[in-house]
Amino acid sequence: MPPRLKEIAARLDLSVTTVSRALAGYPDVAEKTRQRVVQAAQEMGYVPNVAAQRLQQKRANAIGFIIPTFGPRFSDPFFSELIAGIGNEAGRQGYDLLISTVPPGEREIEMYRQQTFSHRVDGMILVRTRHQDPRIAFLVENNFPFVAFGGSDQNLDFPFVDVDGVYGTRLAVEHLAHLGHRHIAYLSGPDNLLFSTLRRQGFAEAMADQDLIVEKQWILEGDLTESSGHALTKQLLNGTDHPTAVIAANDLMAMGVMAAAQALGIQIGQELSVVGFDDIPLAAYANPPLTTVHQPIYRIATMVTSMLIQVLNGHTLAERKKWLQPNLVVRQSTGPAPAF
Amino acid sequence: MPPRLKEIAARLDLSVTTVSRALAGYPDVAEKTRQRVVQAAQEMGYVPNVAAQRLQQKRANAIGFIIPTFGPRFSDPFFSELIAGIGNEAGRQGYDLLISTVPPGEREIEMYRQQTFSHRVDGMILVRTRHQDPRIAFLVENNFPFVAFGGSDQNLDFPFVDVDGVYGTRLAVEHLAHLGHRHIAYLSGPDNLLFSTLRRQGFAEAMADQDLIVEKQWILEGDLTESSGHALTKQLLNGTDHPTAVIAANDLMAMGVMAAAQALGIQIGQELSVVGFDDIPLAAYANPPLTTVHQPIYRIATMVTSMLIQVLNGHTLAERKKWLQPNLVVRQSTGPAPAF
DNA sequence: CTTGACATCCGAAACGTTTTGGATTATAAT
DNA sequence: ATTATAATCCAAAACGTTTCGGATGTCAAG
Repeated sequence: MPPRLKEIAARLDLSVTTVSRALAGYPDVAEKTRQRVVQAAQEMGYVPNVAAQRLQQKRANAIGFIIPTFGPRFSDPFFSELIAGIGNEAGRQGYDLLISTVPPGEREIEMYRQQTFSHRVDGMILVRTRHQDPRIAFLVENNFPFVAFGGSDQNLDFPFVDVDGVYGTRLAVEHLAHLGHRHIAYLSGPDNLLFSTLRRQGFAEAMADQDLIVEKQWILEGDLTESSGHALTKQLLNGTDHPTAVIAANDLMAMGVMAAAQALGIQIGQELSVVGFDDIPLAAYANPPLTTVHQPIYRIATMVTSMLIQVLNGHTLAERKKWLQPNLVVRQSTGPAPAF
Repeated sequence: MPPRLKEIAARLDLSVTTVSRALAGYPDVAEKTRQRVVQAAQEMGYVPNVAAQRLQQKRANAIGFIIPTFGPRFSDPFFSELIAGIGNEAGRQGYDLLISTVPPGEREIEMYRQQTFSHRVDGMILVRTRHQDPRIAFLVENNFPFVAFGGSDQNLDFPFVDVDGVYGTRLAVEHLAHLGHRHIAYLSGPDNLLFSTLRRQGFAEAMADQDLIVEKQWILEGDLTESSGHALTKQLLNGTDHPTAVIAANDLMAMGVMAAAQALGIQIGQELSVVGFDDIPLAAYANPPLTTVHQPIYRIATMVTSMLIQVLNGHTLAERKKWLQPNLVVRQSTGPAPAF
């Protein structure tokens, strides 16, 4: 229905070549004809066929983002923020964003093969990097452009942005220690995620520095969902010996912790202090508002995207590895340790 | 880097035509050669170039979803659920999902023109339909396949799924009325959204049926964010005369209501009852857990997507207009009206 | 031996764009 | 008047796939 270059050319009695070059702004077409072409294209409502462009130019002008989803649905605000950031930045720079979801595992690398080898996208964004991440190995091996949110323990060189999770968790521990807490539990994320182990390591280090003892049974592993935080907390508060504070590896689990404790009649901020990690928008509206380690997810998403686009445009990055320092946002979910 | 049909053909001493037809499963290629081709393609890691396929077949095998975002970031879990549902269903049926964001307004229709006329996508998903929605007008006019989440007040025939917002809000009012509430405030969404006015209409009707008076100054319009719910609530609780219950047009605003009231020391569920709409995953983990009208966003997203794909495959839909009945999930944010 | 019917394969065109390597014309320099 | 130079245009090839309309060979029936 919309016209093709051929139609415009016919109408103006020009060749397809000239119309194409006129629209692309080449200097070898007369200014007067260029204006005629632009005007006609405008009037006729010309929109280029991207399939043809892509075939010819061998680039898709699109970036891919494969969400590593566990279970069919993901409702983690972490991902919304990411998609918003990536989508806005990509759109601003004229790139399409192609979204897919695939659970980690067998079919995952096949999905990456599809997206990359089919020339659907020119580059990819990777998030939630894992230990010995097969996705990173694949992309580096095939020399496919990508930028990650999260570093790697592989000895591979690739661009990424990451937040210092060791330091962030240390802030949480120090905050609680200053409030007099000595019995602190830690709800970790899945062990295969790189940031999980870093944050847990930060916890261990900071506890040692504060001369606090970490109790083995107070370190539990969840899956980053509210329900997991909820379930683990019931388990945690089951025995006679309670921690007075809980640090969760992300806000969603922290919300689960608060809900579970409150269901048991425990006052958050007085009887039990809770700290999260992420500072998702809802953290400020939780009850009580959640003390948490802030990382600028939206901004990281735009950073990662614009880095990728720089790479795609053939530029070299000034900084290939960016580490951001998080900061602690103190709200009302933490308070002085209860006296015994 | 990956091989093209030409390479496979050369290796097997066949024509490109035969290789193509073999892989596509045409019956006019011998079973034995078909197997040779499939095997070679497998070994050589063949992945078709989608740009070429799209150009030739005049279809993109992709669907588009343009998020009508207000402000640069959207962190509404409503959209995450939608993206998850659309993405999973599209992926399952072999379709790509192309995501863009554009604020309602001038540039919006231009974006739709781009997506549709450029053959980037074969069909579109529309959400948050508006009064006299220009997007619907554009798509219908250009005869472009789409399915909407939300009906229309235009006299246009197009397929959609919607949730009966009048009925849903009625449930909320009746629930509060049974609890003895007589002074109920309503926080609406933007007036140009179709569901906003329907829900507000449901509120008005139900209030009348219950012989309750709606106070003009207790009907406020927000923008569906927590912060808007927060701000409006401070305004609402400012005067000497308070409502005993608030119904919000969505959960996010309801969360803002609770946070604002609690900051004033008001007990939610006792002194003030709050009802939301959506039943986002966090509603159950709010404090107190939020009473809300449940609509199955994820399932609607998959329904809408599979309807669109049916249309794209040339099938006619059994039901072009599906209305779903929501139900009320009672949690602890509502309770008996306080005595005077 | 001829004919027809199948089974199997393939050349060439087409999709819509960009790019390459001229071709043509006008202009300026000699 | 001739030649070099610049300005402007365009035909054809190419990107990788699918499809159309045969071409070729085989085999059974007549």
